[in-house]
Amino acid sequence: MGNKLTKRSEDYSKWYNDLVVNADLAENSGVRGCMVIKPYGYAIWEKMQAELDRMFKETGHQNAYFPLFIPKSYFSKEASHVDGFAKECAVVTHYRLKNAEDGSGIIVDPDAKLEEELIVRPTSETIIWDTYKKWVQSYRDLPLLINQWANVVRWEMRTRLFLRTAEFLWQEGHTAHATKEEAIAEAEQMMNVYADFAENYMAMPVVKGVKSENERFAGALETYCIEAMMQDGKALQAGTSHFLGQNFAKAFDVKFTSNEGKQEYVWATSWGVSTRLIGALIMTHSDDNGLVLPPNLAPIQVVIVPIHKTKEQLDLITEKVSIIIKDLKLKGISVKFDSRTTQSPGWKFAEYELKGVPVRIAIGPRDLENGTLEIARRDTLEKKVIFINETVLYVEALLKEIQESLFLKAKHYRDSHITEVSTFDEFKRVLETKGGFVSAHWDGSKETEEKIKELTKATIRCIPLNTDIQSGFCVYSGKESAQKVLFAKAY
RNA sequence: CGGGGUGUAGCGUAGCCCGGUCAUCGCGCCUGCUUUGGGAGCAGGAGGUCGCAGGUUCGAAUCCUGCCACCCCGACCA
Repeated sequence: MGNKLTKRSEDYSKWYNDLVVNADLAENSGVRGCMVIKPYGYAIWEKMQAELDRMFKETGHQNAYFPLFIPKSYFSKEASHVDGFAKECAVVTHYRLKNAEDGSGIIVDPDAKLEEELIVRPTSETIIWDTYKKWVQSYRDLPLLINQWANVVRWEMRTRLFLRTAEFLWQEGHTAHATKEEAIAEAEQMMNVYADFAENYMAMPVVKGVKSENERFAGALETYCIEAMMQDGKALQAGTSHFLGQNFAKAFDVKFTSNEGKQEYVWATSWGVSTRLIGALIMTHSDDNGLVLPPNLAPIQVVIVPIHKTKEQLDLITEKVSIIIKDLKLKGISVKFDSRTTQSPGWKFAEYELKGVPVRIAIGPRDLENGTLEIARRDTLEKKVIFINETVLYVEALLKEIQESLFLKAKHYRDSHITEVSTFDEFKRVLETKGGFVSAHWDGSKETEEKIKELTKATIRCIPLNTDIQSGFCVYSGKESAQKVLFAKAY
């Protein structure tokens, strides 16, 4: 058949694109660097949104919405921020079209030029801080803990489906605090929320850490991040949480009166994850047979495929199965009964494997006689025949086991791709032959970081937190180093 | 934005060098019969502005120019 997948390890992105297209997740829309997220792909995003949103609310945040368009003048108020984004902004210059006088079609009406151009948000710090200025007067108004679900546009020179698209969906949290300590605690908390989500829902192990100054968000004093390792040995930044200090408060003049009656600038954080996580999910677990989705995020957790020759058989199966479906749903398990007669059972088996449905149940005449059914798990492709009355308990346990097993498999892969090196030759060799994270001492200087990047294309993914900190000597310069950091080639 | 490549039916493709019954093949789609426990078989059928716009020519998928999009490499990338 034409759509059997083949993994091409040298050309991972080709494999990935095939997979996404075949798996009904996305297709090229004909617009530069944009994506169409197909219903099944969007369903995964909705599951992600639901869990993240719950976690944000449990940590005291509220949702709000701010404008898509940002006046150019707002954007330029924070110097390093504008430096970081200026090169990738879409700009609105006009507000009207008209018919060309020579009848050649629709043109931009030159009379409708905007006095001040509008930037299509690449991120919303500026417009949000301009708003916060009006909302904050007293320490009693703080903290301000707000999240927004939105789309943003970054006109990247080079795009890549899901990982770096011109427009993408994300959430961005923007908080304001009375003290530095509270803001730092918030930024750290959100990094932990992201790590929790990545590991417990996406079954994707991540390294928590901070970015080097070079890799830091434009306008941040500290960038906390979670870094994941894809199956091809490349690192992927899965989420970031920034401690912004008072940079934006000063740029937008957001001051409050403290309980001592003094005027002070607020302390800020921002944090975000995007549809890039869908890409991360695919690239972490998928195999040659298609997607593999962790049960906690799978839009369909269980699919039931009837096997029958006659209408009578199907009716019998449907009757048996309806009880199972009801019981599974009572347990909060999402289940699809695919009783279409337009496709053969074999076709359905292959289809749901491609879609990554964690558990498949097949039930046919043979099972009706024996009071059994067949259960197959997507991650290992193992099949087992069980008695019908065991189904609900078995499936419930199996979903948990698959979730856990996917995480452990990914973690084993990730851990086996963290290599400690002490010489630069070793550093280069590991990157070339094995890939993955390279853990090495770094002298902390921008010059060394840039030189290593130039020589190896590897960047500092993060300075890991919560590790045994041991001093040593920089793998490149030989100078003293406070601790090892993680290098990798990244998406 | 630089270098390389690609664009032909819903998808994947042949043809392009050397212009002329060349619009090819597979999957998918539709109809009928037989099938249905791992992507069914046979027979018949529908579907194409050959990326777009110009140009050369008696004649262009094919040659030339410009543009657009996508892929890879680089620069860039909170």
